[in-house]
Amino acid sequence: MGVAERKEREKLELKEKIIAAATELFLEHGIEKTSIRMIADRIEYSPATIYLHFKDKNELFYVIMDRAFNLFFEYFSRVGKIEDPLERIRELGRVYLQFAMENPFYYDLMFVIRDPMETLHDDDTWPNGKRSHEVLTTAVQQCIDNGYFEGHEPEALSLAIWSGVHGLVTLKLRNRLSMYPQTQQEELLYDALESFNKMMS
Amino acid sequence: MGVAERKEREKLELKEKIIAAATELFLEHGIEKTSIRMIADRIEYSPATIYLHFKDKNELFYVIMDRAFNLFFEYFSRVGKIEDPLERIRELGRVYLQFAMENPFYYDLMFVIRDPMETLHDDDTWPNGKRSHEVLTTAVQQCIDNGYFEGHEPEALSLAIWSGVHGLVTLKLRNRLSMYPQTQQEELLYDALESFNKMMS
DNA sequence: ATTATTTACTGAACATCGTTTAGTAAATAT
DNA sequence: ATATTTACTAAACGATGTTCAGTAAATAAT
Repeated sequence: MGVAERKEREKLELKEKIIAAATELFLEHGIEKTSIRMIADRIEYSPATIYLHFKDKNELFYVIMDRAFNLFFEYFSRVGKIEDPLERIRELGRVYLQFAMENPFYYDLMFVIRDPMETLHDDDTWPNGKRSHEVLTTAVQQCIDNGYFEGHEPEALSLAIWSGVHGLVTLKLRNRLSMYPQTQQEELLYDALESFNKMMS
Repeated sequence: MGVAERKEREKLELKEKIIAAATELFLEHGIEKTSIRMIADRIEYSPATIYLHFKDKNELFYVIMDRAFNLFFEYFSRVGKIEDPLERIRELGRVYLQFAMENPFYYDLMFVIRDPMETLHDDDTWPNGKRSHEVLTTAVQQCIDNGYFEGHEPEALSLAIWSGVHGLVTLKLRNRLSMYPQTQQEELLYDALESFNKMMS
């Protein structure tokens, strides 16, 4: 009989509705201002229903983080085909910055906000974080194989490069660039990135 | 008559007690878990009293941020006397990282957390942020004057350097390095910084 | 010395939050 | 027709930041 199957399907559909509503609200207002009650209101269920599908708020937002990484990797895929690994690294940086500027709330969720990370146990590795990082370490290793970056440890160097763009993004997102006029901040980020790119030579 | 003066003094003393208690709790638990009621409890006043001295929670934590910058500049002062501007920049990075590792909650408040920044109006510049940044831009400008960093814009380059260390710190503080074992993360940060320093040559 | 005013402070409330639990009504199975 | 499982919710709990009416004490004015 198909009853069990239909029920299973309906359950998944509701779960998807919750995720969709949460994502919408999250993209409109950011995580801090998105409450369980708001999500419940939007799908016209009671708040308690959400807890039948997710252990807590962190778990729900961890799922949204996972989906955000899909979009993130789409951005990255535009770059993967660049042959020269050094040029690939530079372009990765530009695309990374572009993703962050176009999807600031996603970026916040993926790389800044504390809460969803608490879903992971202390020694769990964070799969999407690892995967993103590996795109970079691969390129760095190829550079080293080609004779670039002599005397650099690949892991330390990869982290340094990642941190460079991540730092730019978070200073902007968390409003720490008020010594520059609003209108010039984003352009300055790209200039800083090019300065950074120029240093890698 | 000294009555007004004494009252003024007592008012300031209470304000200091609030700041002290808030700072203690903040350093113990971080900002998210420090509530107005906890602060009031610790100084044995009612929560409403705190609002006689501070407009809201953001204003109180903005004051603590200001004080944290004093400690920050003490760290920096150990470095100011280095003659060679390039070596000074490298050492600034090390000290910056050290400050962040030794005072993670202060760092969070100063450079990551959104709330206290909302005390500033939209086009206000953030005095301590500006001052810190200028320590770096000065050194960068001196490098350029000495013929280093040819073809770099000083402001863009300064921001790139700042972002490099800031990125390292925030990836660590916000738990985005779980692809590396806890025990090795801090060492890796220093390795990445040295990789970064090596690139500036 | 008595009265008026200012000051310092608080209790209680408001609206919100994440989360849990007891209970209900409907769908399904027997 | 009855029993059981499922899907869902109302209401509550203990928090949160913040506001406001009211009180009691200190000070000033008469």
